[in-house]
Amino acid sequence: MVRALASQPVATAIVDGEVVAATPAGVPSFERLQQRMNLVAESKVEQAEIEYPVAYYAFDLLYVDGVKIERAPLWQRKEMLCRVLDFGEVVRLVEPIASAGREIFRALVASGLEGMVAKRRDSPYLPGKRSPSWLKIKAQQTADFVIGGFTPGQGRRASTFGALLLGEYDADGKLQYAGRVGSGFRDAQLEEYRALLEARRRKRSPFAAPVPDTQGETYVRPNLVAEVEFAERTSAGQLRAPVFQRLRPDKAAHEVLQSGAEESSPATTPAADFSGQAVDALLAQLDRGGAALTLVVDGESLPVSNLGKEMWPAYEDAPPVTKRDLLRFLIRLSPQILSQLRDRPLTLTRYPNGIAGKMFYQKQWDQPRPSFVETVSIYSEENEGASEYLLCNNLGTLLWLGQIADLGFHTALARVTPGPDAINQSTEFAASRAAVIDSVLNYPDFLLFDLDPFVPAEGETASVKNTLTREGFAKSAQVAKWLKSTLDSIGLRAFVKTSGSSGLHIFVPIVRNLDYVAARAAQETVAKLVVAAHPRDVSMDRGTRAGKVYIDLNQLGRTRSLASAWSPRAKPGAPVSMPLRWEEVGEADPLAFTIWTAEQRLRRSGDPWAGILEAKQDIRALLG
DNA sequence: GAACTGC
DNA sequence: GCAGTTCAACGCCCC
DNA sequence: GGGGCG
Ligand SMILES: [Mn+2]
Ligand SMILES: [Mn+2]
Repeated sequence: MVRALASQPVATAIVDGEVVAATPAGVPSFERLQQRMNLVAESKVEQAEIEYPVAYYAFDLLYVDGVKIERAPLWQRKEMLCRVLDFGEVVRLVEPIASAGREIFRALVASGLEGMVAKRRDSPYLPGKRSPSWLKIKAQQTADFVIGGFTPGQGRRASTFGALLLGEYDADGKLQYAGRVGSGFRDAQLEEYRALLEARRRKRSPFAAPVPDTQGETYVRPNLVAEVEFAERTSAGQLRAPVFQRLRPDKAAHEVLQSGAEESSPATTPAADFSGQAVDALLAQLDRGGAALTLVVDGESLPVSNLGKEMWPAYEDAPPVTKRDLLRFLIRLSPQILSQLRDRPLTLTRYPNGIAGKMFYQKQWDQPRPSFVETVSIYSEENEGASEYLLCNNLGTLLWLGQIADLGFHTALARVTPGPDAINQSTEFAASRAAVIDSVLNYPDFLLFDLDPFVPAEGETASVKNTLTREGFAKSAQVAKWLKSTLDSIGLRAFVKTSGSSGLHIFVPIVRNLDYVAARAAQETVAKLVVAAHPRDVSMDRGTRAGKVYIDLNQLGRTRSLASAWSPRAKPGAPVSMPLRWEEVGEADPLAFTIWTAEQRLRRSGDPWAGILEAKQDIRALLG
């Protein structure tokens, strides 16, 4: 190899590349390379050269004959690299592949390769730096393993366990050690599994050979099966980057045989978004320290930065919410949030410097974006043409929104997709204003009653404001109940959530056969009944609202948007717009629903808004 | 927060 | 290279 | 009708 490089037709050049050793099957292996690099004696190297043929794969050129070119765009550096070096058996060129990234990735995973590096065509060379322009995309694997024991935990986990010792049965029916897994467990799981392990505890190791690199381990009867995700198996029988997914009570231990690993899909599937496994794996990634890191979400890379930045300052008893805290919240609540955002054009409320800093709204996104972020092309009056609007249809996008400091998720009340309740409208939005008017985007899924109590004066202390908020909320709750009984009396089912401060949002899911104008007229009819019954407490007119609750019908419009259920709000204390059961209206404290408490609330009370889109009602029939 | 624009 | 700019779209109020 | 505010 040294000979091949020395005979190049160039005086001086700095080339970046990798020495690669092919296995007999032709699949490059990082491990074989390391073996080869550990050989130092010259004779051994020569012998190895024959046994393990190696090649130098050049992929970048930084310097050639006195000229630094590291700032030139990648495609130019590649072009020069081609011209500068002679390529042959030993020195090879890493050929760029300009398109079809997903197809290539699938093919490479299928052939057992580790992953690939995606680079922007126009990116400069950044030595040793993580860059959003260069993304390492890994193939993830999952497999089932028999649990043969556990290691003691440290610190907070001293009372449970550190890692599970994993094994697989070989052809002789012997349990062979296959590595360990210590991350991906929720606190509750640690306790639960420790109890399961305790019940199976035994003196003798179930493994055929001693377990390497452990001390103080406890062995168990090998009849529990765990599903584990990992990046790679090393030949020493370890797993690289293993993350626990779940127990497999449905699988018998004797079914766990060696070399049964299955590839997971790199694509974003709804199943992956909504599985607890994806959630646990991501939380484990985020728990690695540092102000910046690259998350792997469903096989795609997402760089995140400024993880320690306070997006919400400390408020009353609650600690500040950092960007890392926000991302954790988004991961944990992702099934709820995503179900509310799906297929609805977004309005971002962005606070790059936290809620105290300058904010801006953003709807159109004509900039570069991660490949998993979906957009839809919609005609915009302002632009006199189509622009790209963002959709949040997967976990990666949700976390990306967190990264770009979108602290409140506002959506349209109409979706971009048709359905059994909207079969005649088009899904063509780009051509003209008229096209949008004729499309599903002009047909909302809900009537929306936005109840805004009159809350006097700004500039008070936090505790005075909280009192005023609670008083305002009590009035909203009263009006909400009156509104509900009115809706009940005409046979309409409604859903209610807190707005995130003192107001309430009441949604009535409807069949999409009324456009925004007709829907607004329908809810005006209902609202007038409530105002007529309680004129001293309710108003539909901003001017005469002092001391009353204002029913704001303006929020239902084609170009309007509203904070979604389960969305955080960019207000002090990091409140969350929380779905309520009707029995809770009047009792609930809206300030108690925050980024810190939302998950516990979900686990305890469930999601009162789950299935809201399956509760649609045909009010056109009702209106006659 | 990130891309683009203009000096 | 670095500073500055941009990032919705309403109703409402006031001039 | 336009500018500023939220
Ligand atoms: Mn409101
Ligand atoms: Mn309002």
